[in-house]
Amino acid sequence: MQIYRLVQMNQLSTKEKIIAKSLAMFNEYGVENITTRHIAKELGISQGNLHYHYPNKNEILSTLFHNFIHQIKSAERFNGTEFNTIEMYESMLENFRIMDNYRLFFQQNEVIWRRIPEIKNGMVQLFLSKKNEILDLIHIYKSEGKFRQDISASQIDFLAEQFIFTIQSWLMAKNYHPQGHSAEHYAKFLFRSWLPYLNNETMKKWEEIL
Amino acid sequence: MQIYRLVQMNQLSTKEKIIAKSLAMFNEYGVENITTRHIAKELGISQGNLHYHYPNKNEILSTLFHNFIHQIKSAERFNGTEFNTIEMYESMLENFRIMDNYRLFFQQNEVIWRRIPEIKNGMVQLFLSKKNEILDLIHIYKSEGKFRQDISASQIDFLAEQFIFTIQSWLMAKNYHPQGHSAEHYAKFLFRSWLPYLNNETMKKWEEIL
DNA sequence: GTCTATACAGCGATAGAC
DNA sequence: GTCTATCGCTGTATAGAC
Repeated sequence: MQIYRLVQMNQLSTKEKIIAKSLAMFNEYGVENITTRHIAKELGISQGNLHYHYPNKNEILSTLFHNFIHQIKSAERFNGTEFNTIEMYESMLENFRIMDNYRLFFQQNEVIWRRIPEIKNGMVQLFLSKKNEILDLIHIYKSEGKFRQDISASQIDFLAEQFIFTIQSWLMAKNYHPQGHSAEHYAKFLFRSWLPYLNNETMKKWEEIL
Repeated sequence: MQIYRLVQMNQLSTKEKIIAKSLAMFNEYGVENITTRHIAKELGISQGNLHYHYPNKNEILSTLFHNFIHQIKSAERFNGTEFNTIEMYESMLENFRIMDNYRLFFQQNEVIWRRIPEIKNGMVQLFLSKKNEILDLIHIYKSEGKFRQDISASQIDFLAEQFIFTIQSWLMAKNYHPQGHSAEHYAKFLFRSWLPYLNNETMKKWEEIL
């Protein structure tokens, strides 16, 4: 389990402060509405100073994306061979919390991808590797006999696609439920999509966790 | 089945041309990047003329949203009592094609909602009514014994949530597959999510359509 | 590292002539 | 209905002093 250090804003360097404040403001008010003037003003520094650290707005966005990918990679738990139900759920939840922190990359992806096409490539890449992870996992569960026998192979492939679909889209769907739905809600949601594919015994066991 | 008339651009009034061109350009280049200047230039009219018809950019967006809602409402087919499998699939597909035409409201919703909060309310409202529709449909299928008996009631409710989730999010997920995936693909995708909840006989029948 | 000052382009929107 | 011209504002980015 990774430990996140809680750091006070005034302990950060100016460069780090810019990143932290940018993330918060982009998430809340939108990348297209937040200018380098806004960020500088909010931090009580000059715009010139901000541009000394980051020559332009895209450089800030690229740094944020780099940080996001780094955190996601650091949170990988599945070693390719074994993954019990609880571990799987907790790993999913951890990933969802990181995604929530960097939700601009999911809720504002069109805006960001148009500004920086490389970020789109990075996202596509990320989900390709996630899809392989999930296919491995399905393969393990299959060989352990946890799936129903009357489900066709193509339908099991569909399950993998649906899994990735949900991970990519939950922060978008969350927008339609302003208050109600947290990362926990969608982690359980993702989990639930597996249930009807499992055999009766496994399904009962999984349902307990929810 | 609704008939869409194919109309040449030069048969439209200036006011209609503005709407058609705006839709195309917003979809392709993003609402935040397309200005009234761009639209006017592309149409070969002056910016002043454009502002005569639509006093500001938001007025164009509101009109587009109004048109979208009108088309969706006109395409409603489910009468609340009967809906066979083929009808259901074709109705889904028709809805998906309309959504694809107006994809800005799904792929750029954060940008648009921040500009015009009423559009968010309209979207939330739309999906609330769609959710009720789907719950009615599930109720019918349930009473006809088409669902598996060993699936819990809460899991059936989950199916309804997942259904709405997919409708809201497929155009977002589509972004990750630039070439491959069409409205047809996601209509089938949506359809497939029902399969493991159905009893064996019904599942086989549904699977034929895919 | 941090500041002030400024250049320059592009935005939304309006006025007024035809 | 359509045009040209223009205002005021805000955006990114840079130069140069401390």
